[in-house]
Amino acid sequence: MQQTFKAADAANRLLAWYDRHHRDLPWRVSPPMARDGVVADPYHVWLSEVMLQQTTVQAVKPYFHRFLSLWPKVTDLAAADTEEVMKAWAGLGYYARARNLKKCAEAVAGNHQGVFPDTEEGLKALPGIGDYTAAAVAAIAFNRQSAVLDGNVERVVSRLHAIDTPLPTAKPQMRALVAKMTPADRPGDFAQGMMDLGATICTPKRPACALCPFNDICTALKTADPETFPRKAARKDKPLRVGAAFVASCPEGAVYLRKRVETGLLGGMTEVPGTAWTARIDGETSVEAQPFAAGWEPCGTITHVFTHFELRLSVYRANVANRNKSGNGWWEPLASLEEQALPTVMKKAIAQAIPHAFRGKRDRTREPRNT
DNA sequence: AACACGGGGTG
DNA sequence: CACCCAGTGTT
Repeated sequence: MQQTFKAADAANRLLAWYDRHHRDLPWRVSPPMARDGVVADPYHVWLSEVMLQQTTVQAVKPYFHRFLSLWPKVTDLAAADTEEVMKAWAGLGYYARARNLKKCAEAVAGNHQGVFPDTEEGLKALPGIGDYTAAAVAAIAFNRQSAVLDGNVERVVSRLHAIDTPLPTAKPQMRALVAKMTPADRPGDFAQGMMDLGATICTPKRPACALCPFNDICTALKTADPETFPRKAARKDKPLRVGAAFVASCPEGAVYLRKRVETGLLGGMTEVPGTAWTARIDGETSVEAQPFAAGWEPCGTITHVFTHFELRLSVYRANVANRNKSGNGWWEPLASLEEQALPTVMKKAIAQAIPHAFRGKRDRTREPRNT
């Protein structure tokens, strides 16, 4: 495909748009300061970028503040108890990110004197930092002219150039186009501007092309339907898995919990006892899997959708007079349930058995997604 | 290159 | 409610 505009002009136009329409986010330095060469704290940038992997700004904000309040410096996070980090991450998903976050903090504290590497290459060598995050931190925190390519930017450039090659094959081509556009001056603001544009204007559905700074040079808008970009390979359908979960409570108002193995799905997180999650229920699996003998009674099912399968859990509940000591679990008071490292599916199971277990839901305010 | 890995947004 | 979104690590 051929270039129909000057990359440098496009960069200037994008920066001008960002100056007027950028969002104020807790981990950002505002454009006026950025123009004076001020850069954000690398620890803040890194923490926010890891949290923002596959996750919306709205979901990240409270977690970001909580982490900084608990661990103000990367060395604090390095010294933290991993279990406390998992608790603070609970609900954010993709829990390997939290394990790698901790490992990365330890590496920075232990091997780099508590100072983040200031190059893309140095950053990418750290746990949990891949192509995107290395480029983003290098550009935003260190003013490096790195080509930052996330899902938002992929959408913007694929439309700008009407790239017909599907993802992920087209990724190197897209990265080259972004590299060509990225300015030496304010590369971090350019990256954040491109991501903001993708998040607020060049959206997956019904993009607001009339408001876009590129609407006169966008090939997709001129020659095709922007909404059909980026092209991507057809995704496979999700299989259904089923299982059972056992929620035991006692008169003192506590629930029996245990810890999942460190690796794999929901690794290292807390759970209520249950069966394995299989394609279908075989025979008396549910009865055999009860963590201890009790008057288990069915109390409905819950459904939870993971990345690559859908889970239907039959929930059983029982009230036990004397706390069972068998197994490696523990009895957690209802009052402190919220502070546990409970993934959402486990909160659903507990809420199904004990409707009042979690009070006070998060408030939902509207805000554009992702940076 | 394909898969494993959560949770939340949109229409 | 059905569908869409999307970085890193592993294999």
